[in-house]
Amino acid sequence: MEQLSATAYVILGFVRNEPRSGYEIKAVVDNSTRFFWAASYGQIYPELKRLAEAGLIVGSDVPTGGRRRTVYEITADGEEELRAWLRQEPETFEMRDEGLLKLFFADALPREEAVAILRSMRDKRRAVNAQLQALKQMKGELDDPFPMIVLQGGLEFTEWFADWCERMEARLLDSALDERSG
Amino acid sequence: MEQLSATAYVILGFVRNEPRSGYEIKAVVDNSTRFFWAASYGQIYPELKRLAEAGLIVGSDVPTGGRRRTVYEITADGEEELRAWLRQEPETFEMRDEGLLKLFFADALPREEAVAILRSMRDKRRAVNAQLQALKQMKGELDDPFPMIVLQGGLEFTEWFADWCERMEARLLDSALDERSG
DNA sequence: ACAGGCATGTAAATAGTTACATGATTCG
DNA sequence: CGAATCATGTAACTATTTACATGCCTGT
Repeated sequence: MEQLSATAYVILGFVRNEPRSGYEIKAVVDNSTRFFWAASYGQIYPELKRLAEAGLIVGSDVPTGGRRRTVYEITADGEEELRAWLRQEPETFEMRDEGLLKLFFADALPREEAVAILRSMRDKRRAVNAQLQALKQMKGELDDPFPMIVLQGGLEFTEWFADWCERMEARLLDSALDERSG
Repeated sequence: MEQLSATAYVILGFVRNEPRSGYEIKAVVDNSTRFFWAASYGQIYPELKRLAEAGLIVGSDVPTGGRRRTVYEITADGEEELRAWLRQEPETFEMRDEGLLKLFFADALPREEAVAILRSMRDKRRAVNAQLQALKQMKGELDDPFPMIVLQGGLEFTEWFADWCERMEARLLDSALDERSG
């Protein structure tokens, strides 16, 4: 069998403790891992089929009323596969930040407009921080501590980033002052 | 004209002050924006053609010896386009961190192996931090302060992240202790 | 002579998003 | 009844990476 995609492991991870439908997987991804690993229906549904064919999950029809619905559970092989993946060194780390890119080239703009980039970045990070706070309220105490550790990391990261934006904004405004007076 | 890709703006940004070849653009991207915005030859060369056709850059043949070479300069239209883009709110912010994803699902592993994920993440962040330090040494004082601000941000971010990994590692080890004694 | 870097480019594969189609159910 | 939500799925598109092909130049 060829290598599984990272999305495959997201699915394995989420069906490990409770059986879930594709729709439910999408919903839970959108409220948790999406901040560092997103997944769309276009990835989830085909991947569910592949994983079922490979015997790593099994689906069963559990309609809600007359609405057809397939929920998937992990198999012993699937658990094995998930653990084997977890034991490998993480490889992918990517960040694509249009704000940082604009800031990088901000010399092409007058200073006040460069500062506006930082302000916009700060506002965005604070908004995400608020989303994460809301998520945190929703979750009760779980016996699995890891999702909360990661969420906490997201909160700290967004705070750090927003603060950094403010500090850099102050620094730019200071140096603008220097230019005028020095 | 259809919307330009973000890669197009990376190119516009880098040819703004000095004329550069596709090869040089790739090199400078790899030593700067790659940490938050990467670009490959497969994107750069076709994009250079498109930008030249659109009149946002102009290429001229400047061979080094018998080695053919085309360097591109920005046009007035190109500068205008770049500035217009810089003035728009940054949209894309994406992070794909396989380490965080693994940590999120780490309950499937014995605690010592979960801790290993954090250690591996920390080591990776420290390694990137060292790369950025090296980059910082290489650059002298520029009159454009923004690349250095962004680089400095990268240094702080990798430090913060590495520290967070250590703190979370300590926390996991503590709670393992609690379970035994409590 | 040969390795490594300079230089341009393309083909194929992979990844991922968006938009759409379909249809049932629930709630106001 | 109509809107929202549950539910599954696909097609088309866009983005991006990887690998390869070509060939010149420089230094050892």
